[in-house]
Amino acid sequence: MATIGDVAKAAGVSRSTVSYALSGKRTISDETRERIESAIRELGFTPNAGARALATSQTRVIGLLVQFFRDEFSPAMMQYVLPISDAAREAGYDILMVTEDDGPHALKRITDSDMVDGLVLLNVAHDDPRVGPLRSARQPGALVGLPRDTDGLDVFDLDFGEAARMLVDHLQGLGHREIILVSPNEHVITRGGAYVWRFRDAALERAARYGLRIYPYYGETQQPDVAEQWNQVLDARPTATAVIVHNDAMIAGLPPVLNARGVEVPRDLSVVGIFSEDFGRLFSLPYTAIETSPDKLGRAAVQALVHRMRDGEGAGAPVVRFIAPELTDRGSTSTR
Amino acid sequence: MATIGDVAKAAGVSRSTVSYALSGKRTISDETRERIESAIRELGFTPNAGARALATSQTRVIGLLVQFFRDEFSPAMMQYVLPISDAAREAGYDILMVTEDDGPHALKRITDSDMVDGLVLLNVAHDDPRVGPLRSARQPGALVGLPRDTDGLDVFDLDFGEAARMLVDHLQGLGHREIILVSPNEHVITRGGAYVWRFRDAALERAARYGLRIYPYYGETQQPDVAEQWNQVLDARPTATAVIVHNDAMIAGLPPVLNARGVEVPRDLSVVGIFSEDFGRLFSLPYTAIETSPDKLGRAAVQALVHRMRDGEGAGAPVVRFIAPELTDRGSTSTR
DNA sequence: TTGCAATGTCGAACCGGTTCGATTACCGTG
DNA sequence: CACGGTAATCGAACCGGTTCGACATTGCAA
Repeated sequence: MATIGDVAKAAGVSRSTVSYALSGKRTISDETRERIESAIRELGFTPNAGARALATSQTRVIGLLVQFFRDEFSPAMMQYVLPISDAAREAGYDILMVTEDDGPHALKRITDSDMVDGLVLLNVAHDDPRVGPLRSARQPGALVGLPRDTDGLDVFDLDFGEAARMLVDHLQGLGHREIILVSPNEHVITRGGAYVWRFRDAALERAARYGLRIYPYYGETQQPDVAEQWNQVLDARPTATAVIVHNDAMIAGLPPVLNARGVEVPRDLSVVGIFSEDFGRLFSLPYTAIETSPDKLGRAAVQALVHRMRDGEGAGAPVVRFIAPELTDRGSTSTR
Repeated sequence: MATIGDVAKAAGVSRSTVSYALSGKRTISDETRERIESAIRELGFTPNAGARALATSQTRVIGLLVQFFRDEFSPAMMQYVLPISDAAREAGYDILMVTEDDGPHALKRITDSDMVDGLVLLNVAHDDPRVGPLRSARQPGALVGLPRDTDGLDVFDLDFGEAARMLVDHLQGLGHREIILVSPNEHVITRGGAYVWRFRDAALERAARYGLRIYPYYGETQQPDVAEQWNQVLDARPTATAVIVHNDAMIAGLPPVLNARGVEVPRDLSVVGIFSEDFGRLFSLPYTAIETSPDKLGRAAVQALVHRMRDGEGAGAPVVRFIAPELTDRGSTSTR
């Protein structure tokens, strides 16, 4: 491969002149610049990333730490990964994707060796072990998901509390008095997925305030358990007139169950959920729902990170941003 | 961050001695090694990746080129990405994941700048525009998916022809004479997904040899089109006694359709498919099927690539490996 | 006519590792 | 006691970029 020295020789100038022609940090005469450019074209020169990183202390790479848990639908993570990758590329960064089980260790490895200029942490748990190492890393980071202590961190998450209140309000306004609430699997809460109880607690509290009766459950994550659980729950709560579903597997598995039981939505039962638009389209879910907007979250995290990588300490105070839930009415609720 | 020079100073030795203590390429006295190691621990030294890459011309990073097409279920790609990432890490490599639309351009960018030691191309099409740039790259690559010209490349794919023959043979052996065949969406074939016609042609040819009647269709990729198409197809072919489904969306959407029509499997209809084990478990598909084994393919590609990166030209002749289809009998077929 | 600033280019140092050849000390051997 | 061999370490060069300070040339104003 051609080096900057080869280009310099071919153009009859010094290495530094080629560098300045490339970066534009000093003025170069038009004639010299043209000689350099044609030499670059002829030799097919592309700067060596390692050498550049060494000289500038910048890699133009973002580390993406993905974390998978048992009983989560792992392909769904792609909904976050793709927008993040796209947004990073638009800002001139590549993505080093790390899926190691030992997240803190992986984080330390890539930051200590200066492989990346910054980090995005996905699926952040309440007591996420990656947050400590992130704080002591040289590189800035942005989180998707809410940790217990957000001090000094840029954090992005959906406002799950507000989402729950919106759904309860919606059903209350229609006159529903008994509601079934299905949360993610219990495994998710034990490993510290705070969004589970942020949503659940807010729903329970709001329902209590209205004097509504609400029946909370933790849902299954796989067929055929999903269908079986739905039948059990619906049998156990024959007087409930609405369900709120915060669980991808449970809501994807709902239509055939209702179909088999002869339950018509919204005539016999009002159904609301919380899931991403893409997910809903894939499974053709005809339910009124809050969008989880993984694309917005991913892009926001990258933007904040890029800002912070560019401006360093001058990038201003850290931001904890809860993106506002949006309700899409697909007509799956009715008055009672 | 501490450099190797800081460590050397703290341990009272030269930089090269520290380097040799780290790599073990020359003998170092126990006493000196211990001084160096404790200096490393105290200073928290980790070698700088850029400097090391510059000195050794090795990045210990694998580029993963992911390609998404309209009308493919993109999260499904995660089934390939995860095993590849895991296998790479086990071999000591990190993954630079590139999802750029312009694949050839991205490939050229990361290879010319020496950001990676090797490449894995996912979802390779018959006339994949990335294969040319890959051939002229310095770094070796491994493909998942079969291109027209495999010369000089390590290629891994499922043996779709054999898979189709196994399924036709299976149905023929049970006495079926009229079979519906559902392929992936037509968009996939137009952009050059060779596995579509490799499977389809083999099935048609095998059926013709047995004198079976086979009705081929290209399937939809989203609800509610999927359900609608199933109803149309089943209405149009009332005498068919079996279906072969090579389309994730269509087979995931099949159970509710059959349920609604009162069709019982395998009493009224024999069903076979081709999909990954994970996919089948997620949707609880009770169908006899060929495994597409994305994990095996991904890991095989990484293994071959690692071998070639280590041994360079001495790694032997390129390999085109079709992994053997395995049929899992879930009891969704019966004699006719 | 001299002085000064702006323009364009060069050489050298530096980023943080690895590796080659040379050097020193010490050992056993003839 | 000189000699060769081995173990342990050092210094310098190198990988391929970037950047700082210096320098030569030119144009313009005083």
